[in-house]
Amino acid sequence: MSVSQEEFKELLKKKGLKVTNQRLLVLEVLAGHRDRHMTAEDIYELVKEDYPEIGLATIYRTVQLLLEMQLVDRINLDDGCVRYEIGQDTDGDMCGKHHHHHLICNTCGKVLPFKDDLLEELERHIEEETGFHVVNHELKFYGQCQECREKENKNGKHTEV
Amino acid sequence: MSVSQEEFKELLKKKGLKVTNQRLLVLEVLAGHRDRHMTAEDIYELVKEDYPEIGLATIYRTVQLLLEMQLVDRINLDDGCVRYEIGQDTDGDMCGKHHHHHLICNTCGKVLPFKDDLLEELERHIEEETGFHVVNHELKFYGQCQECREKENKNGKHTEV
DNA sequence: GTGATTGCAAACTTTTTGCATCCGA
DNA sequence: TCGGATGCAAAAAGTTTGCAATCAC
Repeated sequence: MSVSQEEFKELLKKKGLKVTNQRLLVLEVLAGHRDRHMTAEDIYELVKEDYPEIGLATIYRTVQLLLEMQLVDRINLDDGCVRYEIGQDTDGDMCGKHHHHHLICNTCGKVLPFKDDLLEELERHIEEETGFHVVNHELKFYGQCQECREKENKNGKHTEV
Repeated sequence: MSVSQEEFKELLKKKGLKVTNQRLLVLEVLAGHRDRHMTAEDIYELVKEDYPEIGLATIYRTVQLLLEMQLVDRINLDDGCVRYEIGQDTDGDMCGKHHHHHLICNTCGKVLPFKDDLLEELERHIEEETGFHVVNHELKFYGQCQECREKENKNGKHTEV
């Protein structure tokens, strides 16, 4: 469940920041759509349902705040806008790392999540070899999803690449 | 050496596209700076030295073309603009895959390349498990480079995270 | 009450597009 | 010659910023 609303309020107070309706709603919307990768505009539209007077700038400012507090992750699917998703493992002592990659279909644009911890080995390897201390990573795979492959095969098109 | 200018000309002709000075120069600039990750603006400034009348739109159009021809890779360092680099392994039969990741220092912003083929195993695993056929990947590690870690240690600041 | 937060509009940045002109084949 | 390519300027799209009004504490 990552962060509860109560924990979020505590975190804000601890930082000397104010607990506002807008902030609670943005977190709530993100928590309520953890399966989706939401753009600022997406969040804006959803928060507006409960709080029509909110401004888009507030969404940007709040999301920035949530990023700094390590409560959300930021992903860029190269479709022109940055997306946010609530941390999958914000509880525990995992230092904000997310072990969850994205499979992006070149054909239909669908984004599938994929869980894997293999990268930890690679991170150790990097630290040994280069002295670079890895805190986080972002891994995207581009290709073609099963559905699109089947559709193409059905249409007689030979699978290329 | 990825693609030679002659090979590029051939590829253009094969696609029914025209060989223009602008296209040659953009490729030349990218080939001459394979150590850097260049933005469209970077390329623009450099091409202008040889060809002052070029327009920024042409850079964008050419880079798009080079991407489609799989001659350059595109990376997004989340600093507001997309960057391009000439393929490291465009020769051979590697289908455009690049086995070259980026280590991005959160402290100084430096970007270090890191070569590794470990991901092939993971790609096989994904295909088996999800049916998603991986064609390409982009992997970024965020953290702190050796230099910045040393600097912080020297200043007595304890390394956190 | 006071300073942080917000909403609005304007500004900014990067990238794309329309169109007349130009140029390679 | 002719259609693709270019340069320019305008448009588009996403995000940030300045500022007065508002709200949490």
